[in-house]
Amino acid sequence: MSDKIPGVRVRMAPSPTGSPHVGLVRTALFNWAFARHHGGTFVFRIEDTDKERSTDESLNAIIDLMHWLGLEWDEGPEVGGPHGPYFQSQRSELYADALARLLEAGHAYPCFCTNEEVEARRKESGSKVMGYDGFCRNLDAETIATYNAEGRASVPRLRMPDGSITWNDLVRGEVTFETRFVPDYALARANGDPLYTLVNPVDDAYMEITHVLRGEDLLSSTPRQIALYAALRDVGIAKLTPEFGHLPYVLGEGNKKLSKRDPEAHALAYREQGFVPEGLLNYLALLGWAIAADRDIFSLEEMVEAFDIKDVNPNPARFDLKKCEAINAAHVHRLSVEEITDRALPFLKRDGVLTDPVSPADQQLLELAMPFVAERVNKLTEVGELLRFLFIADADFALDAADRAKLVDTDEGQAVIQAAYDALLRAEPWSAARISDMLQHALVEEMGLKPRVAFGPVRVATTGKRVSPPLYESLELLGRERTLARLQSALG
RNA sequence: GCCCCCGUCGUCUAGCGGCCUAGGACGUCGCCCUCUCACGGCGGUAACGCCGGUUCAAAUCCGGUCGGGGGUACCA
Repeated sequence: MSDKIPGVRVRMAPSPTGSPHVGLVRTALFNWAFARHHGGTFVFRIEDTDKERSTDESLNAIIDLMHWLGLEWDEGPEVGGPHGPYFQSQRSELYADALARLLEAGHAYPCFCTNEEVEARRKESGSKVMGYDGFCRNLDAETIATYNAEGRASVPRLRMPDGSITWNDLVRGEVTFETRFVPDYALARANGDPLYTLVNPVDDAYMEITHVLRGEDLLSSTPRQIALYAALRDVGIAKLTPEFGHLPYVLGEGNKKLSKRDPEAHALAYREQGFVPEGLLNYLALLGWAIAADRDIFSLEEMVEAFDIKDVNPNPARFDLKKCEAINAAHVHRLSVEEITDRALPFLKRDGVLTDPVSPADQQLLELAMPFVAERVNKLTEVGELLRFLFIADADFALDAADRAKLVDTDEGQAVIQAAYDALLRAEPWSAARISDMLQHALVEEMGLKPRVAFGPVRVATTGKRVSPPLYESLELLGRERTLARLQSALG
């Protein structure tokens, strides 16, 4: 296939404010997959111009997240690169220089209007177009000098061209804006601080970004950026105007964007909850993209191979936690038992199921037990829930209150447990097969109970819950002593 | 208000003029498997917003309409 575009350079440029959002992950994933598919470069840049809201904590969370996901970048924090620095806070001179050149060439001009003046003129004229009206567009040099001498504040505005601006959006096709609906906009604050409108394209220009894939919320600012690019090229800062592709929103409940208030929005929370990166990424890829008509489980490598930005669906997508969990489960089940064990270990320690470091005996027990739980967990955190009974100290072992009341503290439950105790006392050797024989004989054949009725009380008495790994194997691993002790203590 | 984007099952999607009495997945319902829970298997449920037009033929193309979203900042 020769669908490869040479020299692709894409980027993701998050602001380190707050906890990273799944929308950010989806955008990063699509950019990353696009770069990898075409053998291009994935740039990671930090937009920390907002000093008030940017935090190191957020920055570290984003970097940590990217590493966890395995979306490695070719240029950016930690790895550097030829177009650094990769933090906007360290690129101020570049913005000041760009601004000076734009002003010098007449692509931008100082505007002395206040919001109130603009608004008053708009009302008076009855214009339907909101925003700036271009009042200061053609001030002569003398007037500007006079205003400056008077100490009047001004902001630099980009002079929008006449006519219309059209681009071929990579996900939406041709989009056109009449520039009379796109006012001349501010490039910096009156105090000189550059604004996003300037900084983002300037960085993309210097970093020679060829394709900008970003959220559809930036769609309407694209004509302004394309106009800026033309100016930037004229003053020798930009070599090219990138192509744009606007990715659909990730929605939460209702029809609103998934907001920081929604618990599903926090990307790092998925790691805490035991999701695997393969699963989260696969699910997020499905929000707007499909690898094939009848398939939705795939690896990152397969996505890279198949990904084409033109196949991205422009519709907004609703985040569905249930499906996300199902996709994640499919990926967990693709892993080997050893792999699941390794990945579950940190959670077992975190949740107090295992000590840190793990004793050799516990390690061995864990390895013996994992085959019975690997296929029944959907998230890594569920391993601990299923295996806690094996590792818990005798003193801490307790039965689930509801399960106990229903299955153990009943006449039938007591009778079953007594019979199980008597039978297992004579189980020799202590193996799952032998345990099975003894319990079947004593409870099903002798007592005439249905299997599900017979084993429920035993399960609760020995594992503490109604839900556990397979009973015979669980008891074998638990050992004769502990099994009998637990049955004993469930009696009376 | 004005500008722009979007519109297929509850949800995510496949579909790019005939293969569609619209396919898959999640969910949901029923059944099977079964020592619990999962897994797995089988089956059911459910959608082209609406109206025109183009065409022998439209979910697919065009127009309109309705609905949803975004923008309209010295936020990003």
